[in-house]
Parts: sequence; structure tokens; C-alpha cells
Amino acid sequence: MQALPGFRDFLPSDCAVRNYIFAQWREVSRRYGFVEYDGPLLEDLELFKKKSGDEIGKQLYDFTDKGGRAVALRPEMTPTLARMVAGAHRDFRKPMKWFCVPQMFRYERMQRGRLREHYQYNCDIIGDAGIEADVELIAVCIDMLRSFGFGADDVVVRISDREFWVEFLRGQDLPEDQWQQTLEVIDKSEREPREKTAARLGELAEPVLKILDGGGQSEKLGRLMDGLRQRGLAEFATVDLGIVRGLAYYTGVVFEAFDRGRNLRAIAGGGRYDNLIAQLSDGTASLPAIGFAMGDVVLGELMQNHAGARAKMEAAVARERELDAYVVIAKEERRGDAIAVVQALRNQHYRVDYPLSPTKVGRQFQHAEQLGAHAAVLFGDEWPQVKVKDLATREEQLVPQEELLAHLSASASLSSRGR
RNA sequence: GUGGCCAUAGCUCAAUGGUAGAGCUCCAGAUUGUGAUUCUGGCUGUUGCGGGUUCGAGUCCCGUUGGCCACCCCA
Repeated sequence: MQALPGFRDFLPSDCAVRNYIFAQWREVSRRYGFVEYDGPLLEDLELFKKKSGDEIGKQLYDFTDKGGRAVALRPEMTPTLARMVAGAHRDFRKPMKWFCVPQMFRYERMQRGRLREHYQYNCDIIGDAGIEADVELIAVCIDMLRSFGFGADDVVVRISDREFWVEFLRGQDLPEDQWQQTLEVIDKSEREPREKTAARLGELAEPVLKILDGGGQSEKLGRLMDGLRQRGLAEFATVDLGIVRGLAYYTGVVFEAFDRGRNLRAIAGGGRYDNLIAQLSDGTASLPAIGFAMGDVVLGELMQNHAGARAKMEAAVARERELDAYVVIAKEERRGDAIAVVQALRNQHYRVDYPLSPTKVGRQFQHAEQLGAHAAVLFGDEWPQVKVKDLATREEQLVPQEELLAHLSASASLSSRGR
């Protein structure tokens, strides 16, 4: 038996990495004043179909439950968020700055950076239509990447504006029902030969390609970049009108983060969706909103490929699994005394482990080492004194057992945790 | 949904159609109570699964499942 295709087991080492990513997501979010929420893993199938159209329907992880309801594992957070906000927004002053760390599902063939399940950080500002909200949200995105150890040479956030294109199309004598299709061609233009794009665009080819080559001017995006410059984050961002994003519900600024080497798919992406909440709530609530998402799979791959980010992650993981002390039971007749001390230390919030069964002393030290213990506390012939060994310096010291707590709390490497 | 490559010990991988191996990990030892390195010994396989060809298949053929990669699409 193994995990279902596209689903992951998290062995302790994998779980440690995941926890690091989550901790970083939460830490940076709080730094920007965002609060965490969550919603159901399973939703009414209609919630997702209502908004996203048929293409997403093919990739939905859906089934009929025992009550005969058509349900789906959430493929994205935004519909749930919109539903929650529509119902509860009166209880919160605006703007609402919310984030969450949900697991998402899709039923689709797996490939690099894409499984059937992943964790995807979501971050949204609801109830503020201004450009400053756009800047704030993109700043979180950039700072998030920076917090993982990536610099402006490693990643870039490419920023665009759907409104720019809508204005353009309005001036082009093109029926409105063809706008979405044209946006999709623009979205794909980077990934296919220029001739093909031109052919698909038809009469619009010349002006559109000119804009994609840098011929577009957007006053709004200029102000957005100014905002990032004020924050010292502009070097992480660039205006790129070729970014459109696939989802139909975006209304204004859209952006995607990539590794500069362009080795992986987008690391993060988002945009403004000012009409979605009204649409999903049938008009009972109408709030402008902007949000972005960042998945753990691509981010994890990028971290593994980046020496600095990997070192930072590994250091954090090592710090998290540190043990303050490993109690070595050198003489079994001291086991009872040793366990009493183990518990006393744990009561003081130290992280302590010891051998559950009689074990050779050498092996106990080996375990202490493998578990990342700072100190070994040896119970044996010295009783009622114990021998405290600093596992890094290998220095040993005899300490009366009643002074052990004081001794440990005086030790610089341990004093941070115990209380 | 389409196409290409792959599947051998817990892990990484060897083995011209002729008795399935190595390294690492793990376990046990190297005289009494000290971590690393080293040394010795030991465990581990229906060669993913099911058929077929052959005197004989890990190896060749077909199917199937799973994995990797690209396409499609992208939350």
C-alpha cells in the first residue's frame, strides 16, 4: 500500500520542512497585520462551478456524498473566502486583511511542481479598492519571498493590469464577448511562437504585440511601482503587460512571481477581483478585493535549488528539533531518580528525552547526538551528583542533582526555553 | 485527455538471455560508564503486477499499475 497518486506522505523530515514554510507564511502575514481564517475542505460543487467555468470543472476532485449532495474538495480558496465574507463582513471593519494556509485539491495528471494536493498560502485584502491596497498586498508577496532567503536576483514579481487591456479592447472595435478569448491569447503569448500568437490575434496582432514589446503605458502601474519603490521593494518587481492570468474573475491589477532563471512555473500569483464577492453572494454583499496565493510545492523546489534559502530552511529545521538535554542512565538502579528529574525538567518546559529501556552508555550518547541534544545528563555512580556534559564542547561537570535546574538555566544555550 | 522515458534490498544503484550483487542505512560486537572515524559480523529481495517467447527471462515481447518528464490547462 502506498499513498494515492499525487498525494504525499510527510515523514518527520518532510513535516519539518512543511512546518518551516507554514511558520514563515504566518510570521510574515502577521508582520503585515493579517489575521488567519479557514473554511471547509469540502464545499458544494456549485460554489466552484459558479465562478470558474468548465475548464476547472474537469480538474475538480468531486464526488457525490452519502446524502446525495454533489460536493468537491476545494481547488482554491477564493470562492470560500467570498462566501464567508459575503455572510460575515458586517462583523469586521474594513479593510479586512485575512490569510490562510489551506490544503487544496485537483484531479489531474501529475507533473513537476503540480500534485493532486498541495498547501497554498492565501492572502487577501477585502474592502479597499485603492492602489495602496494593491501595493500593500504585492509587498507581502515580495517580503514573503524575501523571508525565505530569495533576493531580487533570484525572483521577480511581474505586474500587469487587466483594466489596461480592457480599455485597450474597448477602443478596438472588438465585440465584448471576445475579450476574454483575446486575454487568453495574450496570457499564452509568452509560451508560444510569435507567429501563432499573431495569427490568433488577427487584426489586433500589431497593436497588441507592440504593447507586449514594451509599448504600453499605464499610469496606474506607474503609481504602483512608485509605492513599491517607497518601500524599497521595487527591485523585486517589474511591469509586464504580458501577464493576464487564466481566471476570468480578475478585474484589475494582476501579478505573478517567478524565479529569475525561469526554471519553474509561477511561484505565486494573484490579482484584484472587485466583482466576485457580489457575484457569488448574488448581490447581498459587494466588496472590492485583491489577493494572491503561493503553493508549497513550487516554493519547496525553489528552496532546494537555492543554496541560501536551503541553508536558512535547514538551520530553522535544526533549531526546531533541538533537544535541551538527553538523560543518560548509566546505572539502571538510578532509573527512578533519572525519570523524576526528566519530568521535573519537562515541567519547566525543557525538552528532554531518555532511553525507555536499558541501553549501553555509548549508544545513549549516540542517541543524544542524533536527537540534537545540547547536553547529556548522566545518572550513575556519582549520585546524588549528576554529570552534565556539553555535547558541543565535550566538557563535563559534576553537579549536585538539586542544583541541576539552576545549572541548566544558567547555561546560555538552554536559558531561552526553560522557565 | 495525448506522447516519451523508467520500475532490482529500507535508500542510491549494478548484473552479455545462464546460480541476483555493491555502497549507505539498520542491528550486534571490537574487556568495566562517553558521541566521530575505523574494523568485524549479521538482516533484508515472489527483480512493481499478470501473461507470453525460450532448455533457461531482472534482461526479449504484450498487457497492467505506479513513477518521472513534456503537451493540454493552471487555482
